Amino acid sequence: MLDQNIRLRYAPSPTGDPHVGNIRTAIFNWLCARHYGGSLIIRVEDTDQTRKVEGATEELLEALKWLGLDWDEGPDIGGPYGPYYQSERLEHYREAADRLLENGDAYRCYCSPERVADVRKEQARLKQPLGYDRKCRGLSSSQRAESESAGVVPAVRFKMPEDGITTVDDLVRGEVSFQNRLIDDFVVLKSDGFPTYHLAALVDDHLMRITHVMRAEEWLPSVPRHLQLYRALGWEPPRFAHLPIILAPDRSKLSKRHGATSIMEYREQGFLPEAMVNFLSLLGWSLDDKTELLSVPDLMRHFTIDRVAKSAAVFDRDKLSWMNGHYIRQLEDDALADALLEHWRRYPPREISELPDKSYLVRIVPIIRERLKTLADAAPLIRFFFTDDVEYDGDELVQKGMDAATTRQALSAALAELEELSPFDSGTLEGVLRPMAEDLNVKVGQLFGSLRVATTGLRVAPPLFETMELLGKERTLASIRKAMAKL
RNA sequence: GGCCCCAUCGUCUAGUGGACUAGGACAGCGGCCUUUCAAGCCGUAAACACGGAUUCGAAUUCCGUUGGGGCCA
Repeated sequence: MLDQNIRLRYAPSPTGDPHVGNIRTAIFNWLCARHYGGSLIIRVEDTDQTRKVEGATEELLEALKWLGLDWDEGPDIGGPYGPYYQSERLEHYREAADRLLENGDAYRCYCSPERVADVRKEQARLKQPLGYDRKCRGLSSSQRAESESAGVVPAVRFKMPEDGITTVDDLVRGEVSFQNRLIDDFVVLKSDGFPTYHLAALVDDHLMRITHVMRAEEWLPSVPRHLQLYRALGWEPPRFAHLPIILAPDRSKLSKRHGATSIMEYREQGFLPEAMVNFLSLLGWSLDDKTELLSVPDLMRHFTIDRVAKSAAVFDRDKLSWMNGHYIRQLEDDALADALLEHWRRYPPREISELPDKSYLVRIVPIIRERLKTLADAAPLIRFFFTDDVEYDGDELVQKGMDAATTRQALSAALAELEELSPFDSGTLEGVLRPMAEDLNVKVGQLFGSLRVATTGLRVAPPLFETMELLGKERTLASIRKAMAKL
C-alpha cells in the first residue's frame, strides 16, 4: 500500500506566520515521505488574494529549512509538476470547472453574496441545515441569458448528489460516512475566476500525482465534497489521513492569546530545531510505550501512519522546555558556543552588547550548559564575563546570618589570600577558600555566596571556582575590591 | 442549530479480550548529591468519563449518555 512511489504534499497558505500546528503537519508529511522513500512536494496555496501576506512564503520556507526539513519539489526548487504556486495555475482550475460544467456536474450560479447570506440567515433562524438553496441549479437557458445580459458574473457551483452516502477510508480514523443530501452545492470557481480551496487543492493533488493527503483534522468535513469532485472528474482520489489537531492548555484552538504560535517565535526564544522536531513529532504520534527522545534519523526510521493518534493533543510548553534542555546538554562545547553566537547574532540580547570571542565562549559553555533550558537563558547568566561594571546592590553581598562588617572581613581575608594565589584555577581556589570559611567561622555557603555576588553580581550563577578561573585573577580581585567598597 | 471527529494520570502517551495490582515521559511532591541555581539519581502521588450489552473474562468490542473539539456563517 505504501511504497517508494508515494507522493505527499505540504500545502500551506502564505497568510501569516508559520503556526506550530501547520509545521507539525509539514513534519508528519516529511517524515512519512522519507520513511517510505517517497517524495515531498511543497505547494503554495495563494489563491486567496485578500489574505495573502507579503513575505510569508519566504518565511515559511526558512522555518522549514531551520527545522532541517527538505523537499523534492516546491516553489523554490521547481519540479516536473510545477508551477508550485496556485496563483500561477489558474488555467488548470478553470479547465476543470469547464469540464464539470460541460458534463453537467456543475452549474453557473448568479446569486449575489447578499442573497446567499440571507438564505443562510433564514436557515439559521429556522434551525435548518445551513447551505445554498440550489436556486440556480435548475435555471433555464433563458433565465441564464437574462442574468448574463444584466451583467451578472456567475460563480460555478458543483452539483452535489441529492442522496446517497459518501464514505472515506481514512488512514487514521477508518471509515467515515457522510450523507450527501446534507451537503450543499458548493462553489468551485468564484465569480472573480479564482478557484475555491476545494477545487484548487484537488486539481493540484491530481495533477501533481499526490498519492496521500495528510492534513489537519479540520479538513475532514470537506472530504465528501472532494470525493464527489474526484468522481465527477473521473479521477482516482488519493488516500487521506487526517491528523489530530493541536490544542492550547485550555483545550481551545491554539492561538495568539496562549502565547507563541509561530515556530519562529520558538526560535527566537532559544529553542533548538532538533527539540522542536522531536517534540512536535510526539504530538499525535508515538513510537512505543517509553521512547521520548528521537533524533531525526530515528523519526524517519520509525514514523508510520498507523501510529498516528486520533485524539487532539495539548501543546505542553513545559515538556518542550525539558526536551530543549536535553538537546542543549547534548551539544558539544563548540556546537553550543556556535548555537549561542548564532542566536545572539540573530536576536541580540540586551545583556550582552557585543558578540564575544568564540574562543572565550567555548570555555564558558561547560559551566552553564546544564543550567540552560533555552539558548535565551544564557545571556543573563554570563553577562558578567563580558563587562567590567556589573551592577548589583551592596546588600546582595551580605549573606543570611551575616552583616556588613563580617562580610567585609570575609571578603578582605579572601582577597588577601587570592592575591598570593598561583595558579589561579578552580581546584586551587577551592583548596584555599573552603578551609578559609572555617577559619573565619562562617559557613562555606556564606563565604561563597558573598564571593559569588562580588564576582558575578548574581545570587544564582554558574559554579564559583570555575567562574573565577575563567574571569582570571585580575578581574576577580578587582571585583572583590569593588564589592568591599560597596559595604 | 446541523454534520463529523474524539474520550487512559494535570499534560503527552503505551495499551488492539486474559501477560494490567493499567507502563513510560513532562509537570508536582519527598529525598540524595551540593558553594547558589541547575543537572543527575532514588522514591512518591496521580487516569481507563458514565450507564448498559456481548463474553468465562473488557481500558480494549457494540449501543446509549455526558463531555470536549472541528466544520458549515
